[in-house]
Amino acid sequence: MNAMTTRDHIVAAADLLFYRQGYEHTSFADIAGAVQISRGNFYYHFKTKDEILQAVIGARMADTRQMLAAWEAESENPEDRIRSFIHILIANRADIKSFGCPVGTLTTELAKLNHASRTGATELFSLFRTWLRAQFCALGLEEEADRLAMHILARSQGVATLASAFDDETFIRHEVDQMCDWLATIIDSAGSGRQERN
Amino acid sequence: MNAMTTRDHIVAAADLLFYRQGYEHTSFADIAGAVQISRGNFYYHFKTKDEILQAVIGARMADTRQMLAAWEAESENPEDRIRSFIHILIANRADIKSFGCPVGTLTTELAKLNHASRTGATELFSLFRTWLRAQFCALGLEEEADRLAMHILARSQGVATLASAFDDETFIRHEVDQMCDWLATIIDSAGSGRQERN
DNA sequence: GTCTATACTGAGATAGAC
DNA sequence: GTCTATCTCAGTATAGAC
Repeated sequence: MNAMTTRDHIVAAADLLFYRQGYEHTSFADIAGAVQISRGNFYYHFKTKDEILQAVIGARMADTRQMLAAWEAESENPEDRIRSFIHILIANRADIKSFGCPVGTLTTELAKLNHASRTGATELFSLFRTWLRAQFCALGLEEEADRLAMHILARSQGVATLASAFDDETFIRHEVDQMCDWLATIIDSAGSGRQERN
Repeated sequence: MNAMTTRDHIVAAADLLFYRQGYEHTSFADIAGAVQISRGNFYYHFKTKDEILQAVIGARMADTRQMLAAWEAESENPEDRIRSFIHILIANRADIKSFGCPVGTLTTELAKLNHASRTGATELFSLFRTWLRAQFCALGLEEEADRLAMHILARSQGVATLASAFDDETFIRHEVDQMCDWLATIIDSAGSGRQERN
């Protein structure tokens, strides 16, 4: 039943380790050890560490697209869909507390390394940004859709960073509630003459 | 006029490099090169990389305390003081665009490395948290002061992360304006019967 | 497609001369 | 206090046997 190739296993293991330990801190030996293959075999599949990173980013892009599609399938209502986004903070709270946001931490690390795949990681953010923007547009907020998308992305990032720093799960729940309240207020004001609010 | 010791120079150089390149990605040779001393001399001052990190964190703690004290000296008004905090995003926008928030990125990196100085870096956050909390208390918001402090910290972090990812300075300015608006609303509702808002 | 063996590099760290 | 020389080790990468 397990149709995963060795290559897929390597990418999955690298994905997890890059998230938990960081890209630079993860060695070939770490990944090879996790997949239970020799380092030599490893090099058959990926010539350099950069190649693995690209594959990991590609896999995350695919996963993200799938997740966004699932949220769209779950509800026709843009507000519900945006709430789905906000609630990944809750769904992934254990990992977020320990390792932060997978997208944000990777982007930050690659920026400091000045790594070639830096832009690839930013694309992951763009995926969410574009999707959120589309939801706000569907709510009739075309003018400010991109700003609102960025706002909600930024707040999620901040929550992940601080929840991780202070190892605080209650904080996540509280901020998620506030973000949902904020969303309701935005939608409310959109219906009644669009008075700006936060 | 330059009373800085070699040790001070090392700490200053390491501080900058850790911020720009990350802790792990910065080698002894990088720091020694920046200070223009040999690696051997380097080891006279610091035996291990961890020692340098501790010194850097110590220096940042001192700098932060000084900055907070300066903000307190500038104004008696808690709202002004909190606005001073919010506006570091503007003052440091160039660096933030390129390298993110010094506190947030260091904390995140050390968390992934599972580094012993992880808690030291979190202390930097605590410095701001405690100070912000005190300002909200001074506004008569004792009940929710800590939550508000965390909220504002989180939003600053998120803004720094996304501004860096998308290299977007306009976004910083916009979010700063919104945070100041939010602050005014909070203070407003505190005066008039404390109706919760965001 | 998978493994062993091995080369190369750079980083962390030490000893000891000046 | 500062330097040169040197060691050790981990990480990246290659060649080639099976």
